[in-house]
Amino acid sequence: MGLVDVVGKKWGICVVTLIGHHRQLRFGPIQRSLPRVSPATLSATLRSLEQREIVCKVPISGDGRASAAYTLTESGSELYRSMLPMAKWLRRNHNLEIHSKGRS
Amino acid sequence: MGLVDVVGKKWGICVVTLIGHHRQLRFGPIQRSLPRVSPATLSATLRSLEQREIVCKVPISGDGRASAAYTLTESGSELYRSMLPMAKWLRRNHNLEIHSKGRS
DNA sequence: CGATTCGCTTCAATATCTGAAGCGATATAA
DNA sequence: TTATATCGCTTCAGATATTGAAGCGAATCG
Repeated sequence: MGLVDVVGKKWGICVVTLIGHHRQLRFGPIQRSLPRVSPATLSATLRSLEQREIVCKVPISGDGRASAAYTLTESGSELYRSMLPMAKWLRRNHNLEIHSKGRS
Repeated sequence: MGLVDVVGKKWGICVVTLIGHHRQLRFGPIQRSLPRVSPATLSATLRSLEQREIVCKVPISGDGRASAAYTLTESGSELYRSMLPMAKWLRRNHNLEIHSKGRS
């Protein structure tokens, strides 16, 4: 196990910072915010983050089709806060948004 | 271009934190510290970080076979410092070392 | 001299990711 | 009621990224 397993997955950090920023997000909105992620990969990323207890599902009221949303656990929130300086630096120095609509 | 292009590459963050920690490293030592990176990928990662002016080569005295070492640019050092909180959290909460000798 | 070490590059096998299609369940419209 | 749209996914084939062994030219070591 290594840094790589958390940090070396293509979308892990993006998903954590995105959920952290919004406090709570459903599958669809995450997918739309990260336009180049495939649903399969997003699903796998979320499952992996749930296993690490960084993200968890919360039941949601209202639309019955969307039964749950994703939010950060206590632990995940700490991770999110620890990522903020890096996220900020990346945004400032490389015009990098969490939403990466363009291509590399 | 997006967060993903810097953060979504398998070894980018590991390489930056590793060089940052040692101030200066040659290709071989980096490779040996990250045992599961292939020389091809390490080479590509370093080139990409050079293009972004996060890493640069410095000439080295002594062994003539190894003409240069890699170090962080001014900008790269800022990035490194901004990554420290996250790196620290990951180490504390997931027993994650920069050197990931084991497997996931 | 020959053997070893250095920083890579090449290449085939494998792992990972994409994007379109589709599914069961619910919702919304006619 | 029926038809259609939307929700969170899953499946799968094709594209892309990574691995690991092999090898190369140059320099060092013995």
